[in-house]
Amino acid sequence: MQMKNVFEILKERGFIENTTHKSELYEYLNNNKAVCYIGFDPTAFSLHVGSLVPIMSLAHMQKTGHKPIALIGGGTGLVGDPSGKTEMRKILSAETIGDNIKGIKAQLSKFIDFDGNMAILLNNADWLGKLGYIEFLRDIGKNFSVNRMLKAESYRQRLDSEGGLSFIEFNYMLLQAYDFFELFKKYNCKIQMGGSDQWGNIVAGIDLIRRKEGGEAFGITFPLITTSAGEKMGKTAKGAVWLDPEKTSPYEYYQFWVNTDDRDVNRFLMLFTFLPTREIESISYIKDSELNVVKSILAFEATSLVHGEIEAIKAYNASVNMFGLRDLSCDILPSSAVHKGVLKIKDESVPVFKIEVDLISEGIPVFKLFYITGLSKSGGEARRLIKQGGAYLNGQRITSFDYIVSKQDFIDGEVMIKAGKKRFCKIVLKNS
RNA sequence: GGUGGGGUUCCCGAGUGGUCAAAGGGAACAGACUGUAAAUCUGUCGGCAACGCCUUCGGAGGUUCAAAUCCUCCCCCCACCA
Repeated sequence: MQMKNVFEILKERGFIENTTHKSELYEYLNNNKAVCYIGFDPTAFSLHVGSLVPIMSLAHMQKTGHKPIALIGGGTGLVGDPSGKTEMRKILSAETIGDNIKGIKAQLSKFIDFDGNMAILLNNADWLGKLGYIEFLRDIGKNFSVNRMLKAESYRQRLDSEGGLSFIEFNYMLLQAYDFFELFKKYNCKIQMGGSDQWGNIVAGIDLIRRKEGGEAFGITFPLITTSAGEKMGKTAKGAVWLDPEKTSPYEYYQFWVNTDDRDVNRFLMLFTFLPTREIESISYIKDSELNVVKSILAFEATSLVHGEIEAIKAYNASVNMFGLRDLSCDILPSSAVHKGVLKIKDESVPVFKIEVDLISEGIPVFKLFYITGLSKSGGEARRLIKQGGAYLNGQRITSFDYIVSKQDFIDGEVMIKAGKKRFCKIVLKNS
């Protein structure tokens, strides 16, 4: 295994914020096939962009010959992690969590190969559910000092806040520590990774392993990825950017990445694609409007990882169609499949809305059209849009909101409407 | 359990009988400028086929010509005390 140490890869790609026992960890990764784990909260059916850093780091681990464990918090999800939260979470029902686990599993499988013995997917409900309260307190609880727990950053924030910290949440640290301990015993898992808000929980696990087993274990935390605009990664005004195509279509997903802030492009290429470090470094000279090409490759790669290459190509083509083609020089990030694949598929993933023929024969005011296609949330919003000059019909700016759209406006059975510069929708006639 | 303070439109937060669809800020949306970037400036920002009508201020009742504002009961949150 004369591969580059995964620690170096993660480090140079910007995945590492902090680690415990840095040199021992490095050595360990050099000389062993390590087992490492990250926990995922089953709070939603789909993961979102915010979970990509942990997912990618597990994928890097696997690529370098280590064995990742993705631990889904089916048990801890019943409790709720207070770390990094300003308010108490809603407590989820067991069925919801069960459904969510299925969805998350499918998404993780796109990044990590769970076949064979290359990686493991576990649910901590399998062991947490069996714990007896008294036993747990005696075996595990006695190893924790409340004094120390109260000093943990994740609790302190909540203790100072108005909402306070409930007892159920206070226990979260013990459960996560116990997870690590369990995985250490069963799978010889010695590394836990997680967001920087997980530091306290990870260290608690390492301590527990040392106290109970005299074992050595390590922790790695990721930096909190924020955009240069200072916002949390993956949160847009419309909500989170999901990995599930039903919640965030591949086209929207692609657009999310294309709209990356200039200052974030290189950092994101490192974190969210597998393109070689050297190639990414070699394009750092690209600036200003030239960066748009790089952004489209970033978007293509990121979309391709989650939705597959075909969907990525469709999204790419749809974007080219809307915003124009850019010169894709093969010198830029040559490893990207975008250089090979784009021309093969003509299909586009433009949002399409099918409209009843009757509605059109009768004629329909344009502003209604914006409303029923979802480009505007209400009729009023559509009117405003038109009044402000942000609405287009077949490329022409619409000047009056009660213009009646009829068959004459359809060219080859379709009409393109556009709201602002970026949102658009193709309307086709149903059963025609 | 007691006492006090609160719950306002996406978020924060003014408003304590009519002039309130409700100040201000943030977010968002549109326009200008641009590069599908950032910053900036301008406008918009409950719903409705719309100079009018309808629905909102924790919930349910009530007083009044008139209620986010006053009264009663209830729910939830916070602080201090127990």
